Amino acid sequence: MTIREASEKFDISQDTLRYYERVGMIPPVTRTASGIRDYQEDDLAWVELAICMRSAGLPVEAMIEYVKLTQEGDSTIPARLQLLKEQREELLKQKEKIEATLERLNYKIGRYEIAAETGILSWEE
Amino acid sequence: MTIREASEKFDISQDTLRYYERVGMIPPVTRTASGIRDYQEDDLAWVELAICMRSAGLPVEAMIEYVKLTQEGDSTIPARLQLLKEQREELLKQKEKIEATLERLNYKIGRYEIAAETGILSWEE
DNA sequence: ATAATATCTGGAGTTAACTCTAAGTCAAGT
DNA sequence: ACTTGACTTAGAGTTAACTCCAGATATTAT
Repeated sequence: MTIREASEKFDISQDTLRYYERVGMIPPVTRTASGIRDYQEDDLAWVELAICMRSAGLPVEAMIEYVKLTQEGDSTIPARLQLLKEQREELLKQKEKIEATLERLNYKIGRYEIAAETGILSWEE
Repeated sequence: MTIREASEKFDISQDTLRYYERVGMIPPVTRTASGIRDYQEDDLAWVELAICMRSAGLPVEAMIEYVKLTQEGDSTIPARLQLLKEQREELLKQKEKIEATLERLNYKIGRYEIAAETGILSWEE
């Protein structure tokens, strides 16, 4: 699969795909004899994982470290496990912040809906 | 309350407090006769709201727009309501992405925990 | 009154994560 | 063989959200 097809498959720019590979966020992609990227199943799986992690807001740096560890063999299994647990913690914290803000937004929206009907706003901020 | 006290209260830098005010993410803060910031209750409420929105990942730009609308009076109530609903949508989407990634992390962590015990890793990525 | 400490502003610098550009190589169609 | 369009790399540019700095003014302590 060409870089164009991969970029269409995941709805991500070709530049970003090259960038992810360049910084080590995914392992080196399979190439043709002449050096053109030819994404295989496993390359695509890495891309998909990278996109998933980034879409949740996890830093590129964490993924780079994870990829680096996988390349170093089975001795890094404990380190990888720890890394994944740390990132899970970050996501749980972020999810809580979002939930707190959602509650707040819901409250404000509720008040604004009443205000929009009556035309009267009885609070600041 | 001085900027030092406000920064300690919210555990945020003085520079960030000045930045939030400068870009209009909060309305102008109350000042002493000589021009030094003297945060009042309502100033603090704005700061707290700004920090809450930012901590959830909402863009500074959205908060600037919201503050601008509040300064323009009650005629902007429908616009403010729409803005809040849009931001709520963004947060709901982001929450879903986080939840999807959390499930994935949990699965991987589970597999790694088994691998850490047996020392055997039976998959790629 | 003086020294030390805090705050002020405008503007420059930093960081993460892309995103774009230029100049060159490769592949497909005629 | 030649043209057209896709792909390559290295490196520069962009954007958001801070973060830092310098020089000026203000407040507090001795």
